[in-house]
Amino acid sequence: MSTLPPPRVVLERLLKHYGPQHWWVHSNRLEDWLSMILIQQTTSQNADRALVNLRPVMTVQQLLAMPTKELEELIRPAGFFHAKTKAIQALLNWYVDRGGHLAAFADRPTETLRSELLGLPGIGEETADVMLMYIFNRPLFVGDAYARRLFTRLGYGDFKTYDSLRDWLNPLAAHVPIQTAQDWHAVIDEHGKAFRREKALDEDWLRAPAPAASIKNDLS
DNA sequence: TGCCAGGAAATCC
DNA sequence: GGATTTCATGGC
Repeated sequence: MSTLPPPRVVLERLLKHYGPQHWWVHSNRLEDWLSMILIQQTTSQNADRALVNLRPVMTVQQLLAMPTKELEELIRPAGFFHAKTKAIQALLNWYVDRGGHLAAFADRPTETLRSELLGLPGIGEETADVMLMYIFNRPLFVGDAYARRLFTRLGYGDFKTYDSLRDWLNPLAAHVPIQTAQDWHAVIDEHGKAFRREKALDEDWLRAPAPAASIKNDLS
């Protein structure tokens, strides 16, 4: 059995191969934020249909003023529309209660924000972490299904739960630039989609032992 | 046609 | 803790 490279090297290789992804950095931050709920367990195509429906009312005030039934009809094409409508309403109410502008969250600890997000309906660990990274600019590691399958395939362990992988790699991600942490998540998912598309996608270049210099850096 | 997609939550043991 | 089931839409 050959020596696997440090996980950081795998992430660097993925980033170099797929390049920066610029996920969730559109012109409208509110759209991005809502998309993180709309995308849950559906395709980006279905999420976009709902997003198009929402564009005419894409302000916090208009969305909160809308009757639930009407909002549900706009969200319907994204699937799970009852749950997603409730989640969006709860998220926006939480946001308004905390001041109604992102600057109000700047000095709050990441773990505090995370537990508050997890307390909202429809926001689990993955969605909370994605929001923390792309809305609140906190570097961390997303232990989603693509990431768990990847590191399990490569032979680093058997990562069955979200926390098993997050606990292992979050200390690593917490100390890299925010954009790097964001790109790590994005390229892992891009690679996962490529793996699903193309049968027998080669991954030996990810498993290859790290150059000596890289290992030395890791220990210094 | 059945399966699944950038999950979460309730329920089971 | 970990495994199962439900929630819903649309594309292949």
